Amino acid sequence: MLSGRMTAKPSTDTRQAILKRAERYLQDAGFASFSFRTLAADLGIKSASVHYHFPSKEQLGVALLLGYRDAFQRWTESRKGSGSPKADLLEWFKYYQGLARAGDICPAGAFGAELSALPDAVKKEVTALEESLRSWLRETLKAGRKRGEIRAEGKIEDQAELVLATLHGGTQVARITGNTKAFDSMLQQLKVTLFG
Amino acid sequence: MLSGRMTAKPSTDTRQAILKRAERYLQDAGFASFSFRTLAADLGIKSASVHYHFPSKEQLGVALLLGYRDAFQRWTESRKGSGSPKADLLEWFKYYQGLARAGDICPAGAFGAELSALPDAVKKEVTALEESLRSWLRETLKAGRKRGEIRAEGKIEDQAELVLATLHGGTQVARITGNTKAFDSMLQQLKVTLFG
DNA sequence: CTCTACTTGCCTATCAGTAGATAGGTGCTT
DNA sequence: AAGCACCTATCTACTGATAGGCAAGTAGAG
Repeated sequence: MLSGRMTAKPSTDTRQAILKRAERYLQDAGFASFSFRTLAADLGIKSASVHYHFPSKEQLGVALLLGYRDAFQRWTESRKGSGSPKADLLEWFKYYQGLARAGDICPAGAFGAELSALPDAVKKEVTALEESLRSWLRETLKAGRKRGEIRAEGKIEDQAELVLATLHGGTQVARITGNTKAFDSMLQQLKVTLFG
Repeated sequence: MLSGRMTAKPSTDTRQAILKRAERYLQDAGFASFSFRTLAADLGIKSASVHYHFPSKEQLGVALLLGYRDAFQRWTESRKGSGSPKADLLEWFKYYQGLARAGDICPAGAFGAELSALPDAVKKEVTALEESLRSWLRETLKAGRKRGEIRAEGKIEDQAELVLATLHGGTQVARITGNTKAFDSMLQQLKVTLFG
């Protein structure tokens, strides 16, 4: 045996490393772009070990999505009582801006593009993630309008759909263009339409 | 031999059928979702025959994209001198609306999501397609502003990026949601921000 | 006779997934 | 303290399916 890899470990290390690696592939080239072997090779382990942590790719996909949903939920909790829906939105936009700058696309969009090819459980989780984004957005837009921070043009739901679509699409378009400015440009205009 | 498939044919029939079929897969589940065998089986031929028309998947991808670009160019030509940029935009939006209704995503978005996994020539064509959409959009928005049909809020380029991102993202979000109304809702709001 | 369109039959690589072995750690029982 | 049972995390070695692609052959049409 060449490596000293089997020394004591806090158990979740490898699992987390797998998720992190899978996430990178997902947002870079899609769910179909990586395999158990790819992940294993990157981490210096064998594909069977990846299967140990995630019996199937479906379960890996679900785990990824639960992670995203959990992170988002923890973030919204942390923003509760911030007082300013506009500030919350601006902060949220920064997440997508970070993706665009890194040349990544948003997770939901990555899964969304190959939706019909996804295992059922993954498909369901994608929908759930999207739904939680949407519901937060609606609430936040509503609160923002009430406080006069956000333009009250059109229905709340319509406005939420526009923002959702724009951010999703924005990361993708910017990457195709190969120009980070494209996202900033789009975001600038989104702010104009939301905040005046 | 069971089938009478090798009767006289205008040569481009099969090629067109392959493209059409590939297009469906692409917009349904992505470029990685279909194989030469898949296409062949669907058309009742052998995978080697698909290779006859498209030596490599890269070339197939390029052919798909050239088709889209060509169709778009022919469409813009047909709209030249329509007199109303707003009407042109509304007509263009209908294309995306059709996609959304069919549960498909836009071609550029489909390729865009797996950009890093695409062969170089395909990647280049995706960029070219996007660029031609963008340049038409900018011109049209500019003309629309001049005629007072379109709100002059923010820079032209920013407005173009917003529209591009929104339509791209819109088809994807709507499909994840599984609700055609989501796209219509988004489109409604887009019209409000563009036309007032 | 040659060109087009398609075939058969194959190759090598990779996919997701499984079985069985093993090394090391934890903890219970005598 | 020693032995034993069990658990975790990894390994090797495999399966059947499928991927993209290629070489050589063939049927029909001009």
